[in-house]
Amino acid sequence: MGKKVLLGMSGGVDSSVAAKLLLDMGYEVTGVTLKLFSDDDIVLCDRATRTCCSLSDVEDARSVAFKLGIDHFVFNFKDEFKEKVMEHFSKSYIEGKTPNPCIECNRHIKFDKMLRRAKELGFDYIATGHYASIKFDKDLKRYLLVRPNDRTKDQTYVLYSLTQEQLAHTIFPLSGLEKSQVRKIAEECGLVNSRKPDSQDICFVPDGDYVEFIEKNERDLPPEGDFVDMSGNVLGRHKGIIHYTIGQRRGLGITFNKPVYVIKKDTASNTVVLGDEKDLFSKTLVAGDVNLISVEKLEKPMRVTAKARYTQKEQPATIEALGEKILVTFDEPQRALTPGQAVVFYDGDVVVGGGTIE
RNA sequence: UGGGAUAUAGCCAAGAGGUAAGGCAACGGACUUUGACUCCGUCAUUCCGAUGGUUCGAAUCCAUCUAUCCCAA
Repeated sequence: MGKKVLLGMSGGVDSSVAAKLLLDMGYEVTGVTLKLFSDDDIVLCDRATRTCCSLSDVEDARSVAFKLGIDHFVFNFKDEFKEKVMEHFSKSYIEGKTPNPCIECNRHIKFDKMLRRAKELGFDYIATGHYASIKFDKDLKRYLLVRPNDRTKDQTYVLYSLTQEQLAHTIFPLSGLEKSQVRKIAEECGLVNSRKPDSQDICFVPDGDYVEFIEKNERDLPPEGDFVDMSGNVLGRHKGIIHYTIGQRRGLGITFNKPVYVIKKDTASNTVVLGDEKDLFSKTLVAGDVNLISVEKLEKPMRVTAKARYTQKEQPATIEALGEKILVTFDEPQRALTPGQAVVFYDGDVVVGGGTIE
């Protein structure tokens, strides 16, 4: 009898195919769909079909589980999700940062809460439909998080927070597949969601209007304030600091003869600093919330490539310990390094670790 | 109530007799399991402040008016 795996099933095509692959590998598979919020917690709209956790998504997951002959559970993680992801999201914006909720969800919900529950229920592993790979290095005696075959779908960036314990009990069945192959397998198995669009946007903000979400869920929102230039001259009024993120160009509601970008958000003076694109570049950053994977700790400065945002190409950099934090120095100045976003370090295809930009 | 200058889309702006460039903004789309960035597309045919005139033809020439700015008072 195979090892028991609890597979997180979002209702999308990736995790559905993951179920099929796990069965083929000989695991005893049970699917679980996480209930992360109620419909009235979020702003419903037509585009809700492009998220991952709506009612119809649960039905899709259940349908796939039935088709493949596996058990299917639903775990209610609403409270934890609200606290660790939704509230963290709103508070970060209010503090002038730009959070990445997917990373917090992985850190606290999928690979923490869900894994704990799986262990309690006697499962050996959890699995998800992420595009990433886990390898055990006998020499280092460490589990490594490695980029998947399909580089275009690489999701290691949002998984940098995984610990050795978590990696030891996690399987990513899609690690060797291209997205097109995944869809093909789904098609061949006759899964209902084989042509379902890839999800996008924040799952709890299906219409993409994250400002409306924050305004609906938080009191004491930062008020309007001044747009200022690099020298402090007032240029106009902004709608409140949560409306902007560093590097932003559109939607400022202010006009010049040239494009202007958000350079900085200053919560103390409640101002938003605008400037030229060249003003956005800088070479260094400090990362907190550090998690290291391929090494126990940073004894000395290390050469890596680093990504400071999800879709960015890795850039050469040097990292060094700074107490509990890490100082990152890029070889070349980087555009719009943004507090709240994650920076992830790579050694080739291996994730060294990562942290939150401060 | 002397002199000078300017009036082109939401903003900036090209145009100097032949039938309205471009940039910014805005809007739409693509990309993206975060926010941005980026890319593509649309955006003056009650017409170039208003009214007349010259001309085959004017945003471009002329006249008058209106508004704004500057220098003198």
